[in-house]
Amino acid sequence: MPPASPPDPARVSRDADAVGDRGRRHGSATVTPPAVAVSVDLVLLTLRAGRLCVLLIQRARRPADWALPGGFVDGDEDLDASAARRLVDATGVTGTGHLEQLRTYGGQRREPLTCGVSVAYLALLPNLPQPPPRPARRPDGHWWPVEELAAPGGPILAVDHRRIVIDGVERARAKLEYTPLAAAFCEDEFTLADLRRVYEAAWGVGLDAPNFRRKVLSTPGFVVPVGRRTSPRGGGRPAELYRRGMATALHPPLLRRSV
Amino acid sequence: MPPASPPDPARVSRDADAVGDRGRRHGSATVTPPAVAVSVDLVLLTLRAGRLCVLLIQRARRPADWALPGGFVDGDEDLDASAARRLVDATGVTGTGHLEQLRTYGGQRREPLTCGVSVAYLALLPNLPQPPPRPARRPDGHWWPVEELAAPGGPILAVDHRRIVIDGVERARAKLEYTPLAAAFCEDEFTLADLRRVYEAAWGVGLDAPNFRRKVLSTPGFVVPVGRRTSPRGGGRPAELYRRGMATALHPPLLRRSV
DNA sequence: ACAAAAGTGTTGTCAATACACCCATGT
DNA sequence: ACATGGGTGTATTGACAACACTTTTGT
Repeated sequence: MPPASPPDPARVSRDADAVGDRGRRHGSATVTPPAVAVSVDLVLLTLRAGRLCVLLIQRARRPADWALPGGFVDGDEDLDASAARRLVDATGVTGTGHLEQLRTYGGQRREPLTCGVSVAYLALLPNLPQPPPRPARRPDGHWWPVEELAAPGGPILAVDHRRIVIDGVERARAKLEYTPLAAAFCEDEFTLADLRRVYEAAWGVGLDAPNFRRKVLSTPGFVVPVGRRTSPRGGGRPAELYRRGMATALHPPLLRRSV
Repeated sequence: MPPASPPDPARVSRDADAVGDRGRRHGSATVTPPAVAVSVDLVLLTLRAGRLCVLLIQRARRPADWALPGGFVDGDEDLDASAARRLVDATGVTGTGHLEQLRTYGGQRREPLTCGVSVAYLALLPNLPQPPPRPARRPDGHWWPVEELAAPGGPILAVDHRRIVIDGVERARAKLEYTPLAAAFCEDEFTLADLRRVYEAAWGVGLDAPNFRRKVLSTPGFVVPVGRRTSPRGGGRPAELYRRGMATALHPPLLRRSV
């Protein structure tokens, strides 16, 4: 973001207190702060058929109008807890994948109807038992390949959800470089080829299998061998199985070729 | 963040609509969403005397209670604009440095009095004309070296502001690796030694000057030479002056030694 | 049954690159 | 004293070749 965009001069130094108007609440004359609606939106990413996909929900009363799963945050609810709850609601699965806060969007840029701030979360999930469960009245959810969002004929997204998805995808692509989060896209046990295909799908590139193997195995805590092999499926040498290790960062990172 | 922490079962699927309760607003029976107070908090970082420092404000009625500058967001105000306004309020300078959103904190973890969500912003600034201007009634602001925050005798921070500062410092340290943002800590024109001292102060390490020079100059768009030199100050060969270039990322990055 | 072919995963080699460490020179 | 330029050894990486294990296909 470029440096401070020129602020509205009428607003500068409106507060006498540099701590902000929040400080007034400690005084004798308590003012009620402006309250706004806070919602949580989820960017759920997974790999399906070798393509990076995001879960979008088709709104009931708006044909061809797609939105991210999410909803309002309860007043006393923790943001992370709210996001975790919405994740279970939308997918029906629990205890798998990775969930982290992405960014908060808000202010004038949003549609008047949904004015307020939206705290976006990013989740990386293995290929779920599709389609996600549909309780009664639950709108239809579809996994959209992220490349199709920009293409003609793609879904029309609500409010600023397209921007949120773009940010989430870029965050995921970047995090693959310096964290072992690629394993969050895989099942509990996976092969190095599975892991490599995560990178290839997310980055849209081809990776050299031997080099990838060397890199992953030489990074302590990235993966740990299970000691078993895949049962041969359709031909080819059975691959060794791995689980994700305890590393939280990759040193040195697994960098993308050029950007 | 580990996978979805076990959500409150009583809450799961409380909504019949997977889009979330937000969807109800499009129906005939409009419910008022729970509204909470949204504030903006700023982590302002700069370099002073070779140390990375953060600006803290001493609250009026609470001795030894320090807080980040910030305040409530107006209902119709853009988050980024609000942060930019607070930045000018706190420092008195405009159009310099770098400002970006850091993360949003909220929910139960916050003090009851300041319940609600706080959108934290991170600013990287050159050494400002110190101390920051003090209009009447403005509480005293001090630049605290970030190492002293963890040391005994350091400031006692309000609410979760210590966590916010830690996150902001780590974000800044990480961003120095793969972006040219180190220049945001410098004046408009700077020497490569100035730039190197940014890295050394932020990371708490010593860097080899020749290697650093090679690395920076070989990264296109990191810095551009001005064509002048510093007037010799106190002995030593005058250094060439540079401005920051137009690059937005460093490829390959300038990695920290081990983490 | 047997052999050959094809598909997949694993191991090994080599060159190009990037980097840490050190020395030399100019002002 | 400090900025700048150059040199050398080591570690990492990219490209590619070779090998191992399995299924499929043909005779």
